[in-house]
Amino acid sequence: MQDRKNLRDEPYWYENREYVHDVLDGIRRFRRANANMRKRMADGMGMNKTDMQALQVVIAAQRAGEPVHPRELAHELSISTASTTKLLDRLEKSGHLFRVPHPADRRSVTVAATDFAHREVKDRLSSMHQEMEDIILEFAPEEQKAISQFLHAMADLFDRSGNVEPLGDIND
Amino acid sequence: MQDRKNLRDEPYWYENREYVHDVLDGIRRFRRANANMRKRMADGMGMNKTDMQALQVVIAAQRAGEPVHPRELAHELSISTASTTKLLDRLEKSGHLFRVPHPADRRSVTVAATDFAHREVKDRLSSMHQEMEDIILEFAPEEQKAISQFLHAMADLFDRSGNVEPLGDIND
DNA sequence: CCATTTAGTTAGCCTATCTAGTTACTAGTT
DNA sequence: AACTAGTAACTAGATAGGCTAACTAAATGG
Repeated sequence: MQDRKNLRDEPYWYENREYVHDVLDGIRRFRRANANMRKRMADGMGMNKTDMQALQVVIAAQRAGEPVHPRELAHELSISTASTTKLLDRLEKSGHLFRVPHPADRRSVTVAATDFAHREVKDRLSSMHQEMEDIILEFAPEEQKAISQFLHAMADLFDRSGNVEPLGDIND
Repeated sequence: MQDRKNLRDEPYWYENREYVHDVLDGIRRFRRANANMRKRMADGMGMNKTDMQALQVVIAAQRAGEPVHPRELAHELSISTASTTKLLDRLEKSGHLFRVPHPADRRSVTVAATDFAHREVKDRLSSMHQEMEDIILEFAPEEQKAISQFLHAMADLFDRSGNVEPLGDIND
């Protein structure tokens, strides 16, 4: 967003509402299609959304060469460590993950994905990732830049929104 | 995406990977920030995400002057009609919604939001909606157009993705 | 006017979460 | 060496929100 501020004073935003509705509608569709897709994908793998997300996190970390601990997973997924224990039990039983005792600290455990899990996630996600890239590459570089800035600006907005303290109950 | 196809043959996509990573990262952040924001917002209203989504659907429909029936709500939220009955019980008890018997068809019910619910949603969402528009308007019209096309293209992709039939279990 | 369809609810079950408390270990301090 | 505090993960038990199947009541239409 380096050069965005300059645009604020430009004549754009006088009667520039032509695409505002289209963009807002795109956001709605994106959110919804994304949620539905994740649900279908989890169903197809015989697991719930949280478990699938956990699997993706573990696999991503493993590809990056980073060890993952249950505690981090809990934080990443916004669930308690107790729930994470159960989640790991499920994914261990289904053959997707396994626990590796930490060599030095014997309280600690690292979590790793099985070959089976790597293969399954790859089979299911790689074509979609490819198509995502294809879509991005259909846009001109300046357009890609704008899209990236937009997505990050929205993420920033969401990060600081939704924090209103609870209002009174109807019975107040 | 009317004029996108023409761009496919342009020189863009030879070594145009400069922003691809930024966009992919933006998508990740957007998804995540959105989910977290919705969770915080639901918590702040003392309800779960489904209930909040239901409330938003009812309010949006009401603003558009459209009546909402439990059956439609069930479809919109991808839950069963039985679960919808429970959801309506919860939101009726909390004073957000109420059931109105359909005058003609006595099997049927329409769902309406209370003034309290309208106020609460407005208080919590209107400033974010305004900020979303502000962000959109910081982009030039052609950029807005590209952003809209991108969002819709991604939504289309998600709509047709994640449908792989279940793979074999690890024990096959 | 009877058979079918439709809207919504009820009953009972299942699963993923939570909180609270436990176990095992590490680390820091005297 | 012996406390003390802190941390990682797990266990137990409760709860919430979803599901399917069965039910009630009303509308439809052949």
